[in-house]
Amino acid sequence: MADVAREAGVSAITVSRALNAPDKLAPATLRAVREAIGRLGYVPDLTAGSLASNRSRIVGVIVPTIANSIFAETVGGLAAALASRHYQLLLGQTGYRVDEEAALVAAFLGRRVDGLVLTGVTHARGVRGRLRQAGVPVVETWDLPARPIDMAVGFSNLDAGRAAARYLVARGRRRLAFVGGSDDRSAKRLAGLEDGAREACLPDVKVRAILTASSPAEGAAAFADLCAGDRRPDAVFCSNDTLAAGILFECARRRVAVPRDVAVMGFADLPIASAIEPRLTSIQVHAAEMGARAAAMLLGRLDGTPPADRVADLGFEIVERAST
Amino acid sequence: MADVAREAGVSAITVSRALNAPDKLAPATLRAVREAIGRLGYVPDLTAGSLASNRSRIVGVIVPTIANSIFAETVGGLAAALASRHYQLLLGQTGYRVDEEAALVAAFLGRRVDGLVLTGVTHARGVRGRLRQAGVPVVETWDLPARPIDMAVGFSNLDAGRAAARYLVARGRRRLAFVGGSDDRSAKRLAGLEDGAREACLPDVKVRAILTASSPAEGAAAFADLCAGDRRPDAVFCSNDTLAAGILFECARRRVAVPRDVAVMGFADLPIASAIEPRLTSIQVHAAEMGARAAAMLLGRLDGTPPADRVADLGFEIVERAST
DNA sequence: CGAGCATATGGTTGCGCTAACATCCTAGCA
DNA sequence: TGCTAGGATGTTAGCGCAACCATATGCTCG
Repeated sequence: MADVAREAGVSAITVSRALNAPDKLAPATLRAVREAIGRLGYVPDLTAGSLASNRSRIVGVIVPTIANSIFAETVGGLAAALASRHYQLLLGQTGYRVDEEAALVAAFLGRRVDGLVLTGVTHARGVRGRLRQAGVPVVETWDLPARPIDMAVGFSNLDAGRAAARYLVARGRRRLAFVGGSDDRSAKRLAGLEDGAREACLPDVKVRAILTASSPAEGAAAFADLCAGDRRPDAVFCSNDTLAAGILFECARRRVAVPRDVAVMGFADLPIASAIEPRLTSIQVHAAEMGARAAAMLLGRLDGTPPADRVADLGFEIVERAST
Repeated sequence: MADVAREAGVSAITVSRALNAPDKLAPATLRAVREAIGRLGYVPDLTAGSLASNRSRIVGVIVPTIANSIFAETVGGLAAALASRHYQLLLGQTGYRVDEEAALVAAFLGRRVDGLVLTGVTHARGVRGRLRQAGVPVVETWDLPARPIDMAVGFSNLDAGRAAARYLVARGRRRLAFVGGSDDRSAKRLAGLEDGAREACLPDVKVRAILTASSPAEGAAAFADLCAGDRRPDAVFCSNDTLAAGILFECARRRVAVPRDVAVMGFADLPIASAIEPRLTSIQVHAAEMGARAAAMLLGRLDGTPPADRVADLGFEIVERAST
């Protein structure tokens, strides 16, 4: 920066201003500095800038795994919204382990991130406190916390499960089954489903938990497993569309008619839901918008214009198609 | 850090060593420092550390879009491999625009990243030079560069397209079509396909370009479009499985028999390929491993043990299933 | 015509940490 | 006992930038 200043015949702080507050400089000065920057190929050190200004222009995001399309969409929306304001995104994966989340939070706080986006509302002990104490803006996503750490944007997984149950019950289904992961949010959807079944005085919901990453093959296997029992369920709710697709494929192979013999309902409304045969009823949750809203909330706070509501419920919509 | 030092009755540099080189301290000192850190809830400032040590422990990765599963897998593999060594990952999306890539490269260099992972081998003017000059380890992925900027891990998109053509020709197909994006890597796969068609003296490959993000709906529309002409193709090669899935769905709706009337071949071997009905022949490219290898190459360089080969060809495999 | 103000630019200092060198201390040995 | 080697710890000096306050210059208006 000193070299650029010398080259342009100004002081270092003027170079700094040319980069951070160009409208505070006389047009001629600005031009001279920019030319000097171009001639010397100067790349400002944002690390040093962060240290001096105490603002990093970095936002951290922590997801269970980026390889899952639904989180990738949220991260994509977040990254796009932040990029337009010259913020950068630091990405961490927990692999669905809460202690990993705690470690990532500590590391990100060490990086002095200006904001943090978390997936889910259940965190390791001490994480809440450390985040509060650090005073960093935080947005929790993909669920609605009873008591947010700071801000949140998402939907109620419990309500989504309950809505699925009511929807299926209203269409005459009596033997409900659930196929999904065992993570916190899937568990809430299951709890909602069971709740809805109880409301209608139905027998217990049959559950098949997927331990590893969701794939159509896992869904197919889970369905085969469900059929092995005495009475096949007449409706299956899946914690994501990838699993549901696997179930539809398995139904086709077994010549089980969908929706006549069994109704299949997915979650997240991925592109595949509207394209598969039969088209899949699913629950749309606005994944990309969740990221965009999280970014907007953080940026609002950083700009000093805090959002009106600390918690944004984006809701969900049952998208009815041929599979139910 | 000064507070911790005082609390533990040592000097600041000893605290620094407790964090960065614990084996250089006497066990008792180390314990005292760690206890002080715990009592005070001290979170070291990695920004200041980066500035002082000139190593950021941050790696940047730039992909067209994280919402596309195939890149998400690579990023996932990369993030996992880096996390185990306490490196963090900075994520940037170009939206398939080379000038965006140049802007992200500049921003990441400003962050003083210790390494950079790029998607593809075609970059905006000046990017090569700036990266070389910065001396940052760089890994290009998802293709094989004739002249790598630094290191590369991937496969030949041209060869993959050619292999698809040869495979289809060997099975008696004569009227080849291509459905895919217009980005650099898709274009190379198409070029390979055309090359293979030329080898076999076939008529021109029919091409349907997808402009926006790939989805089954786009694939279905493209196939409908291909059928509108005088002679329907008897084989379609897609630049990814999501598009191919859409084509299979559209075939089912139109009662076009697969593979009898038309062979469909995908790319990337996503989970859906092995689950859809009929199961989809695809080209497996080891997306997650690409990320892991990129991480290994970078870490090797940063540890001073440069990899034997600067370019790793992970190859690809045609996974034959029912759709061809 | 000069007080008063806005705009443009500069000098000094410190952000929190680590590299490099300096010093101290203890064990081991002749 | 004196000496040395090497491990443990401390001191000093920045890393590259922006906040803060000071200063200079032009310009308005009574």
